[in-house]
Amino acid sequence: MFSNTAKYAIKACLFLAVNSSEVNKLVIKDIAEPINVPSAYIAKILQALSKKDIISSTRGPKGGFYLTGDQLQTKVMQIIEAVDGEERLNSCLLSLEKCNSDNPCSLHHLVFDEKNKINERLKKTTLEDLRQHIMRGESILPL
Amino acid sequence: MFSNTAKYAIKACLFLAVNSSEVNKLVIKDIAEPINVPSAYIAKILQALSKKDIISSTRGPKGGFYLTGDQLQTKVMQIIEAVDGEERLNSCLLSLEKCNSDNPCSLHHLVFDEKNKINERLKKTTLEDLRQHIMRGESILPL
DNA sequence: GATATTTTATGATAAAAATCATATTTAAGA
DNA sequence: TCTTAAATATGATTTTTATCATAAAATATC
Ligand code: FES
Ligand code: FES
Repeated sequence: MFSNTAKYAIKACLFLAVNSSEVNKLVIKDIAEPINVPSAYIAKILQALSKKDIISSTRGPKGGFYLTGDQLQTKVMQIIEAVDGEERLNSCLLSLEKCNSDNPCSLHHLVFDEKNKINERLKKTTLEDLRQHIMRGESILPL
Repeated sequence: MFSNTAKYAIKACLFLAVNSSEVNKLVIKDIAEPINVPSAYIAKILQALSKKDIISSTRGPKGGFYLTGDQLQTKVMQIIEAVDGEERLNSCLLSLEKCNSDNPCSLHHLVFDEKNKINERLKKTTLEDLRQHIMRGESILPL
């Protein structure tokens, strides 16, 4: 459903949401290890997220990655789009093109409503929402 | 969501469901062109489907691919699994492992019910179902 | 200002997925 | 039985995705 890159990006953001702050920055190694992603790889992903202002970073000693209050309001969908591009989640199940309700493919009716519901949730749910969910012990951050 | 290979496989099976029969076999070129898939590629996919008995084939002159009555009862999910393997649709959204409701990841609650509903439908819906849907003009076979 | 520590920019390599190519086998029909 | 039309087996190539590596730039602290 998502690319590895997208999964890793979400895990990293979530880890930052739970464990970092403006005064508690995290260095690459301290992110890569707990979320179990090769550190050179997550480094590249973090760079991209930082460039798109989804996460914050400062370099040099005492530097690292963190989220601002604003960035806790980032929607999950924005993270996915930042690394995977927009198309992936809207593509039709049978063609490589956009899904189209006016000219539905043969599988369209089997999935459209549910896919839509999922997409709506991904567009609405913020990192802060997920953070609270985790804090309440209702879900985990898998390795 | 699906690999190109899976999309192509479903399109090809559907095309056979609508246009072929034991007495009206179709040759690779007559499948590849209308569904708009490179013929060397679809050939390879058809070979795999044939080996798994999801479609039928005979070689030599007057040969080609077709579906038997039994094969019209193939479930969409079986086609996907035949070419992509079983894991893809059950993998957790955040880890690369199996989705697990006892230890739900942070995105689990956003998608589980819907993903399940979709999977159930893919497991239940047959090529014959889809064929009728197309015949009734309720959906199309995209190129 | 020199040094150490961090991100950033860039690109190389590896693995997987998609695509292309072709020689071999099978079966029909002349 | 020969020729021809088809699938089948096999493998090569290309493209995309995932992963690894490193030199350059920035900043805190001494
Ligand atoms: S048109 Fe194919 S999934 Fe909507
Ligand atoms: S545990 Fe991650 S999607 Fe179910």
